[in-house]
Amino acid sequence: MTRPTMEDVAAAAGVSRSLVSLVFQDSPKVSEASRSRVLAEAERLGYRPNVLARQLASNRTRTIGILLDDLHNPYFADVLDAFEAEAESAGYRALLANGRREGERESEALRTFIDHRVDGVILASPRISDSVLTSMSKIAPLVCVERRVDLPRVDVVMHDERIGAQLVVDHLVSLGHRDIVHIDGGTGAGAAARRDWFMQSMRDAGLAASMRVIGGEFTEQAGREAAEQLVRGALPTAIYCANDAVAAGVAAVLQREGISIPSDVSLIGYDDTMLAKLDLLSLTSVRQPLAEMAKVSVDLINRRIDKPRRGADIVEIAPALVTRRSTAAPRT
Amino acid sequence: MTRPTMEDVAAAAGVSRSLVSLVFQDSPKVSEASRSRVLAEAERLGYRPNVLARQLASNRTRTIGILLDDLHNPYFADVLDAFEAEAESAGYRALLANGRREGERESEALRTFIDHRVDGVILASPRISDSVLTSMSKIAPLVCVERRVDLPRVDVVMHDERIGAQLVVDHLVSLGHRDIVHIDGGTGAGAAARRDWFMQSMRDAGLAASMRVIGGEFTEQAGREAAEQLVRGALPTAIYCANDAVAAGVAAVLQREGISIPSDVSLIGYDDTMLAKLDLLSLTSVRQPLAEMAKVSVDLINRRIDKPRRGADIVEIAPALVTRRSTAAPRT
DNA sequence: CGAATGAATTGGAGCGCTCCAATAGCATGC
DNA sequence: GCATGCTATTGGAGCGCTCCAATTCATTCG
Repeated sequence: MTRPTMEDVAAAAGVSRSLVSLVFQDSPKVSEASRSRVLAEAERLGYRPNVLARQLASNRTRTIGILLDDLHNPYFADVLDAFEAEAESAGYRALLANGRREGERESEALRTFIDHRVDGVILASPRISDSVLTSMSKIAPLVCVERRVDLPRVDVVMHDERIGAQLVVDHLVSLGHRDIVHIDGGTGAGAAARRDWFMQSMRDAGLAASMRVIGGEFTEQAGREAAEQLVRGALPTAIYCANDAVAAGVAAVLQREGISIPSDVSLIGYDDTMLAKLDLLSLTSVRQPLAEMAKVSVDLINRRIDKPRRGADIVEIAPALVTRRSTAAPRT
Repeated sequence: MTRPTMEDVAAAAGVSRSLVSLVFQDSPKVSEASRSRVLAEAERLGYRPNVLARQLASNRTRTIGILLDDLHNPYFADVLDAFEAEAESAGYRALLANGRREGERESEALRTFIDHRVDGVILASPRISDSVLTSMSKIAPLVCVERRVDLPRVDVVMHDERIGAQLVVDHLVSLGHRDIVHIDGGTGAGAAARRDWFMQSMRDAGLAASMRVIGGEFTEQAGREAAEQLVRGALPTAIYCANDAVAAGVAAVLQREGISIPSDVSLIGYDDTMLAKLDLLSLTSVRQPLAEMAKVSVDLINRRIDKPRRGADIVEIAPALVTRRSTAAPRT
């Protein structure tokens, strides 16, 4: 299992190791003749550059770490798709890690990234403490996605919660709904903003009197509990959930109770995950602009590589509403 | 952003670089005094060993690559959990890559792992061609999970399809079902075995006459199409789907048609993913023994590191049935 | 008391590459 | 014909570590 090195290729092609190195760096100052001879020999010997050595020597890894909070949440699969694609098209290799919803594990994974000398790290909805973020931000560029931190050198990319809430409320109001309940994400990341902007949008629509909020969490279980509470009391005409998982829980309870969606109650989720797309649920949901968020994030990393001491940027991008069969005009 | 090296720590502690190296390798032949002094200085300077340099010098990365086919399929999130945990407890770091259901991308990712000198690679349901597998297997230990390949040095870990089929058929038969349809995975990986063992189990149960198979695919869409075909003709009393996604598609159509689960039709899925656990679906499903499969896989890699020219092993492990609300006795 | 043993420490070569300064080779122009 | 400016190529130092053989120093023993 011993593998050929540049030296071997150089000897076979009758050139110096430096020239082989230049060929593999796609340097323009190699003659066509040498280039093709070197490539031919490399191919013949089955040579592949040793990235470790390359990275050590060049002090640049061309790698971005992507830290995800929970790969069981289908939302993060979408996040991963968008960010990985963007990193690759910007010429980076993506390294993934799975935080499993524990701040401690996330810190560990972040440290591993740093140990591997990644050029930058994208943290999706991280739970890591500010102090860890601060100290790591001195070593490598960090971008927080969907978590608003206020630290001197940590850039932040968010989708615009305010617009999300407006899209939801406008959609429901234009269908004729007035009695709208929001099941919130409790103390989860971003839950407070989602709830506050819902309330603000309702007030703006002149529906301050008929709005309600039920405390929850970002889980299916929480959706079920909130729904059980609702069916025991006064049912609204529309339910706006903190995310799709919550909406799935609500739908399960409504179905069991013989309450049909959307004829009896309209249902809206958030994140437009695979769950929302399930035909069984066919859920109207707010889609985060992940592709744009990815583009901005990679860009912020590039800019911080060039200028490490830059102040922190906070970028917000507008989401969109995807309407499906779970919303309709209320029964008259 | 310049970081301290071993040299810096050595100077600060008044010892040689070699000694610092020994300390960070947990060598037993370092005196307690030196060890604690070195560690204290390292801590003070914020030193972290450079893994790249370490790996280059030691020619061992202690890293395993895990190649997943499709992170949008919740099954792979479960796979990842099990394998990552196992790799870590065996002292490896796990590197992830996302094949996105394309053989070409998978080959690319595999090559990247090899470039990074991983000690071994675990391929979950890979679509990579045998020729690529063969050539890569000469460079690093490879384990295929849930894909049966017959190559001289590629080990294989499978769950036992035969037992899976028996569990399903026995469960349905013991509830009183005779008229059972299988919606298969078409040309997808493992679909043929799943179908064949279903048929064999039905024959063993003396139900050869009443068994039916409908051609499908491993997608929700395919489930919907098969279900539409079924509701137009003679509905069976139980439907056994190639995986949970297919079952979700079936459930959507049945619900729309006012056919209730399980009182009108029992439904069974495969893989026991998040979908099966959704309260809305509460699907009886076959669970693959992922934890055991992970343990065996890592073990096979370790054994092949010790003995690269060993013949290929094929290991099969029994799955289990998880019963939920989607199955019940048929209407009499 | 000197040789032998063993534990703790060190120096140096080397892992496979990049990068820079130096050099070679070769056509220009005056 | 020779300095000039190119482009193509090369040698060597160095990235931060590991690993091995060699060294130091204190102990032990005949």
